[in-house]
Amino acid sequence: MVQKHVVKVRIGANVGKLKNEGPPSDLWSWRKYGQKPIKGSPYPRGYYRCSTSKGCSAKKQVERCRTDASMLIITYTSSHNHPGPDLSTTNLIQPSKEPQNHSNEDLSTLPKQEQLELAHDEKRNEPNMTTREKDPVEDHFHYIQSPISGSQDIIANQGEDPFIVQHERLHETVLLLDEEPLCYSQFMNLSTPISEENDFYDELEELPTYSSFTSSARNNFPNERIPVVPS
DNA sequence: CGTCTTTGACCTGCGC
DNA sequence: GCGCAGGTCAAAGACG
Repeated sequence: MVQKHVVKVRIGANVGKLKNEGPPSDLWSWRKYGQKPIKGSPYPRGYYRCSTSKGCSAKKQVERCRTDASMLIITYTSSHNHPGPDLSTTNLIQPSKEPQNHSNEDLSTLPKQEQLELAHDEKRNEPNMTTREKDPVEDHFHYIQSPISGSQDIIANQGEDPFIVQHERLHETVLLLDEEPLCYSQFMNLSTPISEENDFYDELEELPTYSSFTSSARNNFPNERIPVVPS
């Protein structure tokens, strides 16, 4: 049994305008160990494993949604077998030390070439992007969806997105984020007891920057953030 | 010097 | 058995 969690991250409009600076997208450090072109998708898939601790089996795959270049699909597999970084010593409590380029944070884990491609696509899709960004339907992505209760909404919003349909069939945990939270992987550490997660949220609450996310997380996750193992 | 990215090669599972 | 696609390995180079 391999725990598998899929997150759809909407990358910001400033993609390509910001360089690869700042901290990694999450508190874990990821090391890229491969990249493969995916059949049917114009974008390659990157393979990352946790380099925070030796022997950690946590992995993630990062690819772009084939139907929406502005969406990143991040698939987390396995879980970290080591305690996460100490939040009290991270930039979480020192946001002023780091640039607030959260919408581009996940890109920091992408190879430079991929970032260039993203920048390229961003320019290429600029006419579409402007309309898409104004699309009220797309605005519905500004919340976290649960595959259990919100899947229909996702499908309705995404139309015929084959990814979504596939995730539904696999009963994977699918999260839909406007942008990847800085500490996403923290609450994806499924071995963490709920009480600790609450503490984690409490710490996050100190950050006004993430208030929208944390409130969404609090509203959506206590009952719905149930790791689902594909049967 | 240690860490990370890149990338071609290799391995594995699956369908025909 | 063969070919294809996805996943991983490992050498080489870049970077701080």
